[in-house]
Amino acid sequence: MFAFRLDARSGVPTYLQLVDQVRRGLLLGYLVDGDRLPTVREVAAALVINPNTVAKAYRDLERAGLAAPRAGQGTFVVGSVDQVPAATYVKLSHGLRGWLRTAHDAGLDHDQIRALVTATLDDDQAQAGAA
Amino acid sequence: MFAFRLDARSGVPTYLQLVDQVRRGLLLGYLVDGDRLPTVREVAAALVINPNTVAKAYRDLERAGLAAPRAGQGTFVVGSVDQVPAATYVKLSHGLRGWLRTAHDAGLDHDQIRALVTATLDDDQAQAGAA
DNA sequence: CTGTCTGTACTATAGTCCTAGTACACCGAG
DNA sequence: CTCGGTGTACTAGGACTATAGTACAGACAG
Repeated sequence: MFAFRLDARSGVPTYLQLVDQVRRGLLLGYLVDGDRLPTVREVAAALVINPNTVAKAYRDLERAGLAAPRAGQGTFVVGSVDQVPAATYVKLSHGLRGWLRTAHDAGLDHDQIRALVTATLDDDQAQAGAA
Repeated sequence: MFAFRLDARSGVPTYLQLVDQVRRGLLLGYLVDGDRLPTVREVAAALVINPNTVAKAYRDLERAGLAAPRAGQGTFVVGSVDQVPAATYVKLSHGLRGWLRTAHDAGLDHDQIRALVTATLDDDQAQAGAA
């Protein structure tokens, strides 16, 4: 079962965090076409948020063509996104985890690691955009 | 001169993006004690946002003890954060850039890379928290 | 059909974010 | 002192986010 997670510190609206997690699950292959998402009421109960907030996220996903509701049954994934090949994913994930272990061993905490990663990704994207 | 960057798509409030970037600069050594931040009006003009938004960010930084205003002169960094040693930083940054190149070569775009990195970091943090 | 589950729609309220515009206090240079 | 630059304070309004509560339509099992 797909499970959502929230980060209250991030400042990102709750409904957007839900949308992003589904989108991420699709990109990485955690979610595939036909998978059922947890119901609005389940998510609301699990995360202690208002059902309307979950409904808004699901509505956004529907509008984006990533999910389709079936009355009485739930909301289902309609996977039509470029997925990362499993082999590539496993290889890259392994490499990244190795780097992460190195960073931990070097004494960096989660905040410092996130800062370093964010800065590097931003630079990378900025260079690509400027090119 | 320290320069700010905004990502309108992220959903993160503007003033928080500014605060995070200064905090990140401190953690990584881009900013050190005594450095002058761009003035409220400079940032507002460069990013085309309201000066009040920049002022709110600087006020937050002051409250956090990371910056101190000097009337008529500007806002200055008061670096009292655990910094990553330069050698460690360079080594880790180099490793991460190498991984990033591998990911690009594998055909992943920026969104897919971000999704993979975010998922990996979240898992890492969740495991640490559960331990 | 009945009951229960599903997503959806609606109103109303509170809080936050961002903007606009104006005004003030402090500092340094001339 | 005067001037220009700095951060700061204040009011007002619009947009967005999230909440509470209620109600409705569709699908399925009994």
